[in-house]
Amino acid sequence: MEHADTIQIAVDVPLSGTFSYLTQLPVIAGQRVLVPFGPRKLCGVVVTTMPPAGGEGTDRARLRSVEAVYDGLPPLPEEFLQLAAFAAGYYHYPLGQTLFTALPTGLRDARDVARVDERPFGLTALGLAEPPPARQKARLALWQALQDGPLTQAAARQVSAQAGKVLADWLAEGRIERVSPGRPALEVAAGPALTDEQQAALAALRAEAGFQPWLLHGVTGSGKTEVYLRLIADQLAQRRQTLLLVPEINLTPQLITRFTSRFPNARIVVQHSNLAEGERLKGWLDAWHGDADIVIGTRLSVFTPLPRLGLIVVDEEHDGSFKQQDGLRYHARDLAVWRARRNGVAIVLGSATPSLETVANAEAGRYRKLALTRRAHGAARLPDIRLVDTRRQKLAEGLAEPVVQALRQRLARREMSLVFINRRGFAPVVACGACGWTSGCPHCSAKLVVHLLERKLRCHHCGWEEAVPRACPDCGEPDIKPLGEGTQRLEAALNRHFPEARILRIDRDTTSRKDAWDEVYRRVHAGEVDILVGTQMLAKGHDFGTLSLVAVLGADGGLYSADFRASERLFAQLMQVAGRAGRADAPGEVLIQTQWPDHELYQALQRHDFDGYARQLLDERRMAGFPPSTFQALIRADAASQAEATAFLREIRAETEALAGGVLISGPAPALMARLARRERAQLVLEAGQRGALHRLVGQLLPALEAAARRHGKGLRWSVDIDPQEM
DNA sequence: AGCACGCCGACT
DNA sequence: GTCGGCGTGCTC
Repeated sequence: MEHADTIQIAVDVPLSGTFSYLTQLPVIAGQRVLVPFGPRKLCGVVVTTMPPAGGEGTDRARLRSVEAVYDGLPPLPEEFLQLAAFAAGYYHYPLGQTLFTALPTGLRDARDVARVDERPFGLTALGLAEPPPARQKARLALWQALQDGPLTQAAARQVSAQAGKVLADWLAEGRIERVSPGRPALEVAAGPALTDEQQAALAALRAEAGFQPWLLHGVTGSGKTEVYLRLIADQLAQRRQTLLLVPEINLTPQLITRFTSRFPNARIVVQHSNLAEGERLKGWLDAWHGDADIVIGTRLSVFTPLPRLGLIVVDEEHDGSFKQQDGLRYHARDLAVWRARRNGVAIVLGSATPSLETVANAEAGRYRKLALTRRAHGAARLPDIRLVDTRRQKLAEGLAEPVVQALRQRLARREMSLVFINRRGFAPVVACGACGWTSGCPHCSAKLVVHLLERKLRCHHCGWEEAVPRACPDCGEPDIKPLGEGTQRLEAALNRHFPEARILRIDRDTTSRKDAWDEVYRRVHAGEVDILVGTQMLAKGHDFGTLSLVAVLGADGGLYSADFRASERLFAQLMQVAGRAGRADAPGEVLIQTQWPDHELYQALQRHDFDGYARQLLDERRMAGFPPSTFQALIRADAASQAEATAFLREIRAETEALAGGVLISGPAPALMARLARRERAQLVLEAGQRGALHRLVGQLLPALEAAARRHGKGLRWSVDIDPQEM
């Protein structure tokens, strides 16, 4: 027998490294193949056709052979493999699982996939010369239709129901062929006139060729999207592709419409996880084959292959949804920066409230900063921000008198207001006045939230529901009360204050239905709403037209939180929600109810001083040794008991003592949410001034983690989180 | 993660 | 006597 080659293949199993196989068939790196794996047959990806580095790992006699090569598609591009390899290394996640996370689900199974050829059919010289006989009516009709010009499969089916069969026959006989339509010149619809700042930003961006990350720091309404559109138009003119990453919540039909109306004949692919498998795969393949000009998608689309990539834009780069919170815990923004560097292209990170990581990168000169400090539309001014001191106010159902008055004034002027409270439900907890009992979740270390309309107590972390008790379960006291405010209670209170007002509540409970947002937009833009009540969903980039008043309740919770990122998030959220006020020509007003009106966060907010507060937070982080001045990795463990999770992490910690050069280790300690869905969670925090030392340590710990997990059995689960966003 | 092998309990 | 419980060990 001929000498077979040894190649390296990655499969979707939680084992680090690749597997050696023999192959009699010719294979190329990037090809999907069918391989035997234990008793199963799996889809694998050929990582390299070179023998394993460092000599023989497994002896040749024990190797098995590749059973099939899926050649319906070309091999995955080298850049895709490199990006996956980088992500696997950086996030310390098995290469096989990383690759299969990056692939669309349609390419994960053990089956061949071919790209559907959608090019239209045209008559060849032979086809044109020989018309079908007149008695074959369907064939004749098709032939006549084809004489007028090429037809797509779908168009041909309109002519005759038997078109599929006939076209296949004719294609085989050489009577018709696929024709590639010439691409019309790309059309770009006119955009609004640019502000001086937009022009300056564009000029700077256009002057720089090659890899360069840019922070586009633009206040709400300053027209960041217009800058993206102009840059994308440049790319279209050069036939280069653009990758636009957006937060989950921003990927709306409105956004897509904005792009399709600006670029009417550009091919735009949308990628998000709610897409049907076939649709997602089709877009992915179109992008990969260079047939898409623009890919707009959520974090997972950072992996979409783009052979003519010319530009990457990450909109709302501070948004938490770019970080995956399970499995491969990647940050799409950070991978996007890597991709831009790998391809030598520009990447624009846009935000009104950039993350401190990005601010620090800009300060260090690694990123270049562009600022849009003024709103794009006419006289629109930044809103006035007033702090309502709730220590000096009597609250009526959570509302301070100045807030009620301000709302009344807007109602009289028929202007729309928004009341923001970062808590859904009726009240965050039920408590017994007699014995101090509170409604805790039986499965989590969280309180059950009252949902009065459904008469339920609900856990917002695990989904547990139970009936609202009539009396205290501990002492029998009938006088138990909902404590604190939620969106439902606020809505009820506003209804009592303003019976004539049309109030619309927006939270996860009211917008979970698929078309709910369309209805919200319709009502808001038809002027059918006086007061919007809602959660942080309202702080994201939705356009609600003219809001003259934004009132914020219950913000103080983020001031003194155990999570060191809480104040950064609160500040960003308040800036974003304040940005909703006065978007059109009316100046807006923002009222914030607080017990701490002197707190620097609110003071900076009042001055619209993002840079100043960011600098202060960065100083604090530096003093405390927190990111971004240090780098963190988190080793999490969860088990049936806190004792077991902690014991596991103690074993891991013991392993580090000999290894930890320059890495600070703290814990094991219970996670901030110590109990979640009946699992007790603990964590070990690793912190280092240099990325290298941290990554070396985590890499060395992986075998120890696997060994310790084996000792502890199935009841214990662990994970590594590099650059964790939440503790 | 699967999947098989393996060694102990209540059933047609 | 077997069907099946899930512990544990392996996958090129």
